Amino acid sequence: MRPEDGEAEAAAGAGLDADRERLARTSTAERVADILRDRITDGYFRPGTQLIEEKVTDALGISRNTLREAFQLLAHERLLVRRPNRGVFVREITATDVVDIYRARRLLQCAAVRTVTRSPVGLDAAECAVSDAEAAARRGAWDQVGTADVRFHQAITALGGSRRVDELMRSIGAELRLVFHTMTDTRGFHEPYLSANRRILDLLRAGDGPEAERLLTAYLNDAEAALLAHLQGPA
Amino acid sequence: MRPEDGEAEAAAGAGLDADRERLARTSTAERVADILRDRITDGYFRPGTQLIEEKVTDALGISRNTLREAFQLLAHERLLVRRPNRGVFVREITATDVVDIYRARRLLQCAAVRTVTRSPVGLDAAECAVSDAEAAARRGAWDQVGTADVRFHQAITALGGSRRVDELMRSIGAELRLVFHTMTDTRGFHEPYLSANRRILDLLRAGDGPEAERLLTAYLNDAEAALLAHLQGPA
DNA sequence: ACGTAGGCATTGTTGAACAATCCCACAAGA
DNA sequence: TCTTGTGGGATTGTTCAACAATGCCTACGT
Repeated sequence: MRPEDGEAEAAAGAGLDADRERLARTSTAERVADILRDRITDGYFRPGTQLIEEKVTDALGISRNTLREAFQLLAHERLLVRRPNRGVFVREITATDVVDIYRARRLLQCAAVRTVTRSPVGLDAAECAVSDAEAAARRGAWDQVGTADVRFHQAITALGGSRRVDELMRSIGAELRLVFHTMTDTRGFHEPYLSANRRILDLLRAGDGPEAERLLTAYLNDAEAALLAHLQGPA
Repeated sequence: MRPEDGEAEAAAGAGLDADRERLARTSTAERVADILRDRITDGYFRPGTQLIEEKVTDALGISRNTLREAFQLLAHERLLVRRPNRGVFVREITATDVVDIYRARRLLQCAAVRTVTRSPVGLDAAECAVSDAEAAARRGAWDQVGTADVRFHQAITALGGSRRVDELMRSIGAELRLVFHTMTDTRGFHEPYLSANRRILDLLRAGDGPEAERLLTAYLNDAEAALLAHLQGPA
């Protein structure tokens, strides 16, 4: 009955479902959100910074209403915080956030690892992320090591095979990058995990889920403790 | 330095952190979203219905911009779908959605169950939900049985202890209620799970995590199959 | 059956306006 | 010195009206 349901399979339009999203044009608010998201995740807007509506609308040449739609989008992604009648600020991650984030990661990532079988599939993205991290480390680009690390763990989570879970993990990854931007010694934080991630990947490829899970848990506990120490210290 | 950090503990304002949210007034857009969310989840707006901006603004006495903010909020919660230049519609859950949802539930809920110890805590909400479901069943209110079932499984997930995961599960629960509204034989669907949920709860209370997980997985597989059969059938 | 053209409804985006709220600095009082 | 009013200025919250852009539908011609 309805054109968008399942009738396409029968005719010549078979297998085009995956191309649907490429066809979707984005609204102005979404494009604005994309720009701001990039600026936040790459550290141009530091956590705590206020984004004043008038300034941004002038700089981007858009109307205030459109910008507010973009703000709301990013607030929903936890990259911005709206304080009513005071404005929007780049999110500042607290210690309780870190605790919750790592609790979520332990649940999500361990559950995902537990689904891998003897003949693991879909490890290409993880492999790519680990290689990128190692390459960035050789260049001394430790912030890029951080983003590659995030990508690696998103790839691990993706083994669970749920888009909804992946989306949550993507949001968590963005929050983590927010913390990274507040750190001074990025090398000291990221360097130990290069080999840890590589080992986890090898174990997964060998189909040794339980041991991979053990290493992953150790990594998560260690990283959580390091982040908490960082957040408690300079406060 | 900053007034909202930790200085309040010292003075007379100790222990007020928990009251912070009671003080937060909600914006108009959020309240509008609350209203629409209720109308959607209680089945007043059926899946597929278009929500026309002018009609809603007139009915609620708000401006178009504010309504569009509310729409965006609900679209982000997956209760509404925006089709560019065509309007917003109440979400219609498809078979692929159901598959993804149950994949996510298997990951989330099993991971949460696995965290319970010999002396389980925080089962009050689950107990309450099961009792409510049983009471609603005795009254023959099968739609309320459905919402209580959703609440039970949210309570299970909450054992994981992560706000972020809970939020995802809440969103999934709203999606499930959307499917329930498309069903005719709600009793036939929900009735078998009354005793299943009760048994899962008992096992959790006894601290028998592994057996609870086995039953939970069986429930999830069964419910998924039933929903898929329902969605494939009338199409 | 196919392509085209026009009309209509609806959404997308903008700009301006005004009210509500908050922050800050300064003054008054204990 | 510390606390408590009291403005003024800046910023956000919300509304309204207008116009452009888009998509759907129907009628028409081939």
